[in-house]
Amino acid sequence: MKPTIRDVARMAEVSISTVSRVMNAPNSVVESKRNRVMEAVERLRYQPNSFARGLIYKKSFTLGLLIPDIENLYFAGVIRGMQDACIKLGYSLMICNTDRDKERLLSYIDNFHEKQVDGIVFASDVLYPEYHDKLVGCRIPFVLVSSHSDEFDIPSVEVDDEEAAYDAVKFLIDLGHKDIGMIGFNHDNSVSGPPRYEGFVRALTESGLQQNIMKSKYASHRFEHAYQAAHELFTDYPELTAVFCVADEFAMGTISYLKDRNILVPGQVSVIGFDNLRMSSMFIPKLTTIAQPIYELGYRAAEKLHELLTTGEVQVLNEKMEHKLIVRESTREK
Amino acid sequence: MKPTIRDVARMAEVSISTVSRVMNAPNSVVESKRNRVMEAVERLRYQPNSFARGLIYKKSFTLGLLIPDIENLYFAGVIRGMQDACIKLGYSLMICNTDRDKERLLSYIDNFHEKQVDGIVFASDVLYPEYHDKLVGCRIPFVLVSSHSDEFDIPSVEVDDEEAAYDAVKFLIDLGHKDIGMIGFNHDNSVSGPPRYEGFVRALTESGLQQNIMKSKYASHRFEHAYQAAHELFTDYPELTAVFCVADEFAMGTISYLKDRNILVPGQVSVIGFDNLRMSSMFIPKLTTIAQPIYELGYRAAEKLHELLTTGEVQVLNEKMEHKLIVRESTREK
DNA sequence: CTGAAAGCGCTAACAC
DNA sequence: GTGTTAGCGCTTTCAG
Repeated sequence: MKPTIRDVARMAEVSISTVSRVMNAPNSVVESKRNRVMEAVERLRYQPNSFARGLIYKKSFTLGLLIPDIENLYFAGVIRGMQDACIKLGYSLMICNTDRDKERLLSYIDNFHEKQVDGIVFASDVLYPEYHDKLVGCRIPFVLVSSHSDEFDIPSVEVDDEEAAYDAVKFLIDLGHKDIGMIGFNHDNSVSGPPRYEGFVRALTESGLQQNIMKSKYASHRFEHAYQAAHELFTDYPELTAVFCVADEFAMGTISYLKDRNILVPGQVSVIGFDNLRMSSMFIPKLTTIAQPIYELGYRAAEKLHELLTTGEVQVLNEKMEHKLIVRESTREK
Repeated sequence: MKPTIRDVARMAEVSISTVSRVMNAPNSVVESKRNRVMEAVERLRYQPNSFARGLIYKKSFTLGLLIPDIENLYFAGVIRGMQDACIKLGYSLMICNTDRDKERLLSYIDNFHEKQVDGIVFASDVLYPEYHDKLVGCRIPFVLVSSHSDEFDIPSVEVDDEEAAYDAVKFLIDLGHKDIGMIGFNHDNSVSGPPRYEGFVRALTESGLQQNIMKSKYASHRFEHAYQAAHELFTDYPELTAVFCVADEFAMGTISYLKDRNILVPGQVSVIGFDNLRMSSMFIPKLTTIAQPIYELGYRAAEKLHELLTTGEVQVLNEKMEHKLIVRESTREK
């Protein structure tokens, strides 16, 4: 049996309120008693029961995080950032991996509701009205990270996808490439799919390279799909000398395909990625990519949620963080 | 304000006990009342408060997972397995990433204690007496995954590291290699370091290749360290034609180093890894490796913990799961 | 089959 | 400063 406040009180020969006081406002208790209590706490290894506390405070000091795919390195970074922020702010963190499964996501929300999490960070996924309504119905405050909502006014933190994609493609163009393809996210299940495509289009158009706009194929989040998409892309457009991949994992899939076809990267084809995962500098060749401040995104999302929780609102609704081009070995001048 | 059982009772015009009954034993309530209650529950989106429940049941139906490094793909698999098992068994999961920091780990245990997790899965790390004592002091049952303890009798699930390492090295020998090196884990902060080294030694000795035993360098968990260790290894032993890496991430670091030195893999040097991460089949060249049943390890650990929690003991204390050699492209006959 | 009431461990008035 | 006590929301006897 775990010791309760009563056991501590008995051992220290004080009332339970005194024990409660030394746990919460030590200075309001005279030193002699305080010491006795603290000693009893030590000896019994007493830890206040958070159920009892939760009942009173009506807060769990726990945040929930919903991520689509824990096997994607991107989210490991978001988790680290968020976890560090949680430590700083005094929250525990509950991470749930939805595997991009609607039912699972919905049931995790129920779970969060039951466990009384104070707020939720919803990562990277499209906020379908169904999700939104459920969250609102449960009265759980939430923010979006690496995502945003056009339909609803939900606080969010992300990079400027359009601008970042533009920068990537512009870099390829400045390298002298004229035949540029793209491996993008399917637009129907991805928030960043459309803006990154827009960035691709804008860079091309601005340089009079519109003929490339159609040279894009789509994949859904994973390496294998990107490999397949690369196959389609190079079958249709063998003239390509550069490709913009909207995720580092796509860049790896593309390079892997090219390798199997004996096409050299960056010798014959330049490939640029997006995200700057930890793996990206380990890959061969090391990936040129658009770095997202992944850790910071997670950190900031937790702070923003905290802001929402404590003040009831956020200073800036939709926040953009800086991206940065990282030039490594997968791209070369044409 | 979230609705309470009282609100539901009022709306359904029954007592709170009746509401409690339809939530927990619906059949003990006549249909008419039951329907009224269920309707009220729907309309109010009532969700029982788990604090109040926890106070009564003295259980949180939550498990804790302690992992050393969430940016290591290995743990993503463990998490997935464990999370699926948790869903099946009716637990929520609380994941904490220690970043291999002692203080942090200890404070997470306090956190788990306070949050009243029912049990903990401790992943991959060495169970220092300090950790053991704290866990025991908190009276939180726990099991080890991808780890074991020689000092204490703690339930564990892992692969047979010695045997698996032996298989890896034997494979290299059977390929005709006579000059074989190793990049291992530092023995002082790794559980699987020693047994994998033992496997290396046994395979070598058995084939009369003892002269290789000294040809080993150590790294601590990450790519960059393995890159450095590979540098040391090949500086000291340039004659090597094969290297056994005790982690896929080490194999990647080694290959990356070799690539920078313009040494071909597998053309001039064969490299075998260990783990079979998702990335390993994406790497160039695709990694030959010893596959661990990562997902199953996580799944099984949760089941084992559940067994410990419900029956007070486990059928088999230290459980070994099957590993498997996966031959891909990073190895070749000598 | 159903309601009243006790109590889980804790905090926060409220007296002293 | 410190103790007493009334709940927080729920489950579970115990009567009826």
